[in-house]
Parts: sequence; structure tokens; C-alpha cells
Amino acid sequence: MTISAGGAPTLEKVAALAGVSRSTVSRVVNSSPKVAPEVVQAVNQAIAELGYVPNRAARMLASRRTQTIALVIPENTARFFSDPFFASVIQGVAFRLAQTDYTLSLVIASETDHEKTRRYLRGGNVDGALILSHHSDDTSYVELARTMPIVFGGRPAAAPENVDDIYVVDVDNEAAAEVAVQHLVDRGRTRIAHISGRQDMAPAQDRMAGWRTVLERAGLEPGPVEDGDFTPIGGAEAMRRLLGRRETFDAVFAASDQMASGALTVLRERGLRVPDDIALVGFDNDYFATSSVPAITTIEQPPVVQGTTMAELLVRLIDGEEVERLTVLPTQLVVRDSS
Amino acid sequence: MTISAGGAPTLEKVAALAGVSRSTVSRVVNSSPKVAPEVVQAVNQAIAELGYVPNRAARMLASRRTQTIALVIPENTARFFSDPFFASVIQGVAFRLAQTDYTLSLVIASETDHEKTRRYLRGGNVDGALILSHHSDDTSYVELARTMPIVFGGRPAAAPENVDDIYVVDVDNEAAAEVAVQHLVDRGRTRIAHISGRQDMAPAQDRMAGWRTVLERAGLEPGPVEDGDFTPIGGAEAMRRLLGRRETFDAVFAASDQMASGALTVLRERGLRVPDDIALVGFDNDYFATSSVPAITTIEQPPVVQGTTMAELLVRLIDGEEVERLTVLPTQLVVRDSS
DNA sequence: TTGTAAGCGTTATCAT
DNA sequence: ATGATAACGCTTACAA
Repeated sequence: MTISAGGAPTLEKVAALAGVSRSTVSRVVNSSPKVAPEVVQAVNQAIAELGYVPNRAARMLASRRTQTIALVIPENTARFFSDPFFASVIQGVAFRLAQTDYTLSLVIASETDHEKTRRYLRGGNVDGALILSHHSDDTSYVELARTMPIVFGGRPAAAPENVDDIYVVDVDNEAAAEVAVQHLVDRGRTRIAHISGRQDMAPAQDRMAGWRTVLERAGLEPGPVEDGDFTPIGGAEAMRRLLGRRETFDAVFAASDQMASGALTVLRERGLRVPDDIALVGFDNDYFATSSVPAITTIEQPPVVQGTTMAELLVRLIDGEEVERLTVLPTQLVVRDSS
Repeated sequence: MTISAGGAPTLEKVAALAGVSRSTVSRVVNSSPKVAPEVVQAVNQAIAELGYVPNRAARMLASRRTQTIALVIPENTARFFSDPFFASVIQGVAFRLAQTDYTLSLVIASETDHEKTRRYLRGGNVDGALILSHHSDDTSYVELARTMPIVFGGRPAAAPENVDDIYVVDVDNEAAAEVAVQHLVDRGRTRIAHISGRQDMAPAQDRMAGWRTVLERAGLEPGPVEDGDFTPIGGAEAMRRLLGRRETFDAVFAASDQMASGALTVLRERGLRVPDDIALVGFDNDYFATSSVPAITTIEQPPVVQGTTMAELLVRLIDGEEVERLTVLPTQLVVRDSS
């Protein structure tokens, strides 16, 4: 293999070496069917010999396709980077895309200047976008979704009315929460408190709704609610506030394992036994659930699959295929020692 | 603001509207100093009016600069995605780059076909690359680093001899580990075991070296060592193996908080008191350290800063600036209840 | 300070 | 099945 000095080899040079025209080389590179096998052979050899790599920019310019997909993460969501759920979704996206010819562009969307992001997306820099957000300020992306291929991870919080003309990969948070809370009811708990996520996030809203539904259905008074912000520390603080209230309770449904884990720390501090005094159920089934003591009963959901599915759908969307608007991923109750 | 239908507005149209040549518009867009203020004004207005966004591909092609930076994560490293340390580094990179005009391309480098990645990097698709790897198989990138601007996060494990002609942002893992272990010695511990990371990763090697150094210096026999693979589960298993050995010990230095956290679970299972029976020190100061019971004494390091610093350096490198080869970030012992 | 014009390396449209 | 040749939208000497 000879690496010719003086600039990367171009289509032109490959053509010269193979003794064909540039068009033909281009056809081979793009594996067009209408090329004689022998010619394909010759061209490929020339390519190998020169170590030719197609110039992306030129390709984009000429073909008007970027082969790039943006993964957009709003700034206020980005602080959840180290949330295992979140990290896993990103991981799923990256892995799935690594198997294609698409390049993944990671975009942190500034809150102050989110025109910048919209311009980037509209400016023909990407073929499509994946939007990963828990927050309600993503309305602008819903509009964008009518202009270009976009797949959302989790339904946008603020746009329930438009939710059927966009593409969403999600779990049924409400139904899953119902299963979790029903489990507590089945165990004989009657005063069930809730540690919620911030209510500007769709999963937080839905999980709380599921909690409320089950209590109503069972004819139970809703227990106290505190916001735990989806973080362990927030969960701990929420637990402290719950314990500081007048209302008593014999169970807590936390909208995430991280919050449940934080809450558990506080319960232990206060000498309360779990599940004897207070039963606890979380959501996610991540490491925080399995490693806590006692291990936390929770709802399992498949974040990596969510990521791969999002990538998968977007690619098909870009290819002009018809794909389902809403993909609901399965969830499952995992019973452990905390309930 | 009028959005003209029929294709995105081009430089040409802006030029027409502003009554100048394309070159002038180009100059304004690239904020060249040599343009009359009034002309700048007119052009900017035309740009705003048309909602003009420069075409990246065309720009790349003409200028031979991509304004893109690759963040390369080898596949076997990618499974650490949800490691808080790792996630924070990525977050730091993304945030820093979001403040520049650079686009971040996230690349999962396949182990089976890592020629693909190298080709991508060399093929003029990016202006530079950030390599994030704990593993030893990154030798190829060290070579690449002589061809193009590359900054490593953590020193490459396999290339200690070439380490001074590459750019690295790291902490002094060995010195930090020494501080951690010395702390145990100072507390009167004499039989100090080690839960290590996989030895093909530089931080694992360095932290173990630090452990060994302190023991030698103190005239203590090195305690038993088990590999915990940098994961909580691995840490738990390593702890079980340690306890299954004949050697006794009164302290454990784990090379990460995740492993320490897993180890702690096992110690509790066995009814061993921490720190009374066995003292424990970890590394990272992430949530696993703070939320464990008891909270884990550990070494704090700044992963987000590592990410921002890497991005910062690479940008300066691309701009042709002279930058330091090795940037060592500060670490600090955080004493908690486990020691 | 501004304009002209020649690329940048592909793809795509037509012929052949 | 293959080859000319014109785009693609921008940057950049070079001229003016």
C-alpha cells in the first residue's frame, strides 16, 4: 500500500489509476449496480492502492445529503448526563448509528440561544435529528418536526395536542406507574406517598398520574407528594420533607430509582425500617435499585433499546419509509426487598 | 422576517439583496476586518431578512476546514458510558464545544474494524480529535496523533514511551492513590488490600502502583489484590474473592467508588463493620461515594473540567497555538466515614 | 475596500 | 455500461 504524499487522493486520481472516468469511480464507490464486475474490481484495487477516502464535504455538497444525524440534548436536560437511564439512551443511539454510514453529531442546545440550534438543524447540516428531552420547552422542535425527519425520545411535555403527528419512542409511563403503585396496594399499603420528578417533564407528569389513578381506583386518599428532581440528593430531600409533614404514610412511590435511593438513605438515617415501616418502589431498574440495601422494587424499562430504536426509526424515516408514529417499549415490575 | 420558499437562501441571494458581491457577503459572514461598516450593516440585514444560514458542506469544501471535532470512544470503553466519571468528561467536552463554532461528532470506534475510524479521522472529516479511552489498544491513535491534532483524555495505557510527544489531559493517578493509601496507613491500618481496575487501563495500573509504593515506603506487606473491572458488580465480586482468601486485611483501597460501593454491599452482607473491622477508600468522589452507607472516603477529581480542558486544548491546537503536552488536573482526598 | 473568477471533490444529467 | 460536463455553495487569491 502506497500513501502518496501531497494531499489526499481524489476521485480523479483513482480514475486515472484505474483507467476509467470519474463517474465510474463514483458509481463504484456508491455501489451502483450498473458497473461491469471487472471494472469494479479494477477501481477497488486502485482505491486500495491509493488509500482513497471520499471527501465528505464534497459529497454532501453535490448530493445534498449529509449522512449526519444530530442528537439534540437541551442544556437543562444535559445535566442528567450521568443519569444511567440517560447515558444508556445515548449509548444505544451511538451504537446503532455506528453500524450505519451516518455520523452522529452531539448537540447541546443552549437555552438562551436555541435559535442557534434550530438554525443548525434547518441549515441543511443534518439529514435528521433525535431529540432527547425531559422538559417542556421543546415546543419549537415539535414545529421543526414538520419540516424535517425528527424522532423524539419520550413524548415532549408541552405538546400533548400535537403528539400524533410526530415520531416518538417512549414507554407508557402512566401504565407502568400504575403497575408499581398497584403492587403497593396489593401488598396492603393504604397511605402511599409520592416522590415526583419535576412537573415540567413528561415522565414525571405521567408517573404521577399513574400513581393518582391507582389510588382513586382503590378508593384510597392520595398521600403527600414532594418533588425530588430526579436526582438522589433531590430524592433524599423530598423524603425529609415528606417525613416532616403531618400526614403519615406506609409506602412511597418514587418516580426514579435515583430518587428512591436517596430517599432510602434518609429512611435509614431516621431508623425507619424498609419495607416494614415504609415500603418503597422506584422506577428505572438501574444500578441504584439493585445496589441499595434493601434492593429496591422497581419498574424495568429498556433505555438502550430506546436509543437504538430511535436511531433505527430516524434512518428509515430519512430513507422515506413509512414508520409508526408512536413506539411504546415494554416495561416490567421487578419485585425486590423494599416492598 | 421573510422565509423565501424554494430552497434555502444562498450567499448569492444575500449578495443580490444587499447589492454587493458574494465575496463581500462571505467576508461579512466570516467577520473579516476589511469591510466598510455600512456594508456590514446592509449585508447583515439581508442575511436576517432571508434567514440565511451558510452551507456547511460548501464551506468545508472550499476552505478545507471542517469545523468539526471528533470525540472517539473505543467500543470496549463505551460500556462505561454510564460511569459518572465518564459521562461527566463527555459532558464537559460537549459543553465547551457548544460555546464554539465547532460541531461535535461522537464516534464509537469498533474494535473489529478500527481501520474504519482511522479512515474517518484521516479522511479530512474532522479538524481534530479527542480520544477517550481507558484501554491499551489505542496505540494506533498515538501514531495518528503525529498526523493531526489529537488530545487524549488520560494517558494511553500502552504507550508510555511515546507519552511526551502527544497531548494528554489527566490526573496524577499514582500520586493520588498514594495519598489515599497513605491516609489508611496514617489511620493505623497495616494490612491493606486492593480492588483494582483491569490492568490494561492506565488509571488502573497507576492507582495500583501508588498503592504498592506507599506500602513499600511504610514497610508493610502488600495485601491481597483482586480485579473489580471498575464496575459496582465487579467490585462486589472482587470483595467476595478477597474475603475468600486466606490472607486477612483491615483495609481496602478500591480504584473507583463504583467498585468501593459494590464492595461495601458485600461487607455489609457479611456483617463486617466499616470502618471498624475494615476501612475502605475509593476513587472518583462521585455519587457512589456520597450515597453509600457509610459514606466513602475517596479521591476527588474533576471530570467535567477534564472534558472542557481537552476541548479547549484541541481548539487551540487546531488554531496552531503552542500548548502544553501534559495537563495534570488536581485531585484531593475527601475523608468520610468509611475510613 | 470591493469585485472577479478559479477552484474545492463530489454527484447527477445527459449523451453515447 | 461508460464518459463529458454542468452543477453544488462557498472561499480565496488576484485585480481593480
